[in-house]
Amino acid sequence: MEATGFARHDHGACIREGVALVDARCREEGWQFTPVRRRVLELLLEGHRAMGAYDILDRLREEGLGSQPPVAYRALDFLVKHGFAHKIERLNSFIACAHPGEHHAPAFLICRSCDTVAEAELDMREGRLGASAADLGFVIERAVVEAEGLCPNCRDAAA
Amino acid sequence: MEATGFARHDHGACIREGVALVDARCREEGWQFTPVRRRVLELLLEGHRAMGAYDILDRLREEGLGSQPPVAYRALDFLVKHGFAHKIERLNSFIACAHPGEHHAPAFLICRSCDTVAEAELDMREGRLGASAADLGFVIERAVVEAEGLCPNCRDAAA
DNA sequence: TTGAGTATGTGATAGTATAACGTACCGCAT
DNA sequence: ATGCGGTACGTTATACTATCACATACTCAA
Ligand SMILES: [Zn+2]
Ligand SMILES: [Zn+2]
Ligand SMILES: [Zn+2]
Ligand SMILES: [Zn+2]
Repeated sequence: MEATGFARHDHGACIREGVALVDARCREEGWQFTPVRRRVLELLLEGHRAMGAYDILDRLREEGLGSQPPVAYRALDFLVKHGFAHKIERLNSFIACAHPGEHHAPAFLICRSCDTVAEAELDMREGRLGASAADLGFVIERAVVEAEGLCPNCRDAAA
Repeated sequence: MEATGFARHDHGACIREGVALVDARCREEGWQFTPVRRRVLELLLEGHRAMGAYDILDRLREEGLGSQPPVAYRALDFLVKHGFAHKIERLNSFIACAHPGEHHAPAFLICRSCDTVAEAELDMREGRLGASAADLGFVIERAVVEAEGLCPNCRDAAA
């Protein structure tokens, strides 16, 4: 798995590549990657952490890109709908996807100390949840999987 | 795993036993199982589905047990804190625990058609999430696991 | 009885999300 | 060029979720 969230890396490239990838994918699919949507994605990519809709809205407002909640929520809905961002239910907030465009079932590791969020890949057929669902005849279509704890950096710092 | 949520069962007993179990546990531990707390637990036990805090508050208000949000939230906090109820983050709502008192890591299966919620047991060490966390050195302390899909009853009804 | 700790009552407010309606723009068929 | 449908944005208002702050009341034990 990619450790992008916790490991040291070239974060400038991280942002540029993220935006470029989404830009390309929107072009392919004929989706409009508008200034508001682009800017919201950039804001989400700024840190590997989740941002609330109103944090984003504040930034948009400062930059003259829209000042009312629906502006932020619509851009976020667009990004989430097409798999360019995810909502972290536990935090009522949003984060840029680490593998934009690819069809995937994301899971998240949320550090309670530094708020960094890492995205992991999920396989819903495996593990006890998949077994329970299979036993019961429950058909899983989507899953929210959000683990909270201490990231390696914060754990080392504590020790 | 218990299929309590989806399978036919004696639901009257389900409620009585749930309340009795919590009552006993509170006695043991010296926690106050007050009328509001008892009533909120009963309301949660009424259906194997999640209820919003304001749904609960409406019922409490009708019954003269409190009419302001903090009354409901405080009772819910008590129940959640002691493991007698769980919050379903995806739905911003609450559900009675299926194994009250026992220390456990719950996972949920939420039917998108009938809104029934079943509680499953989780083992955080297993599966790809546990593997990812282990690889990264991330220490999982708690996890929100909420699968959405179709329960066996609704799937059969659809077919 | 008195006091510390806990639980409730109540009004106000913070934080999250959507409804509803109008306007602007774009690509396209007439 | 004109009109049209589709999509995105602007704006107001409102709904839904959750907490703060402070007063009051209860419980239990010293
Ligand atoms: Zn993703
Ligand atoms: Zn950390
Ligand atoms: Zn039952
Ligand atoms: Zn169902």
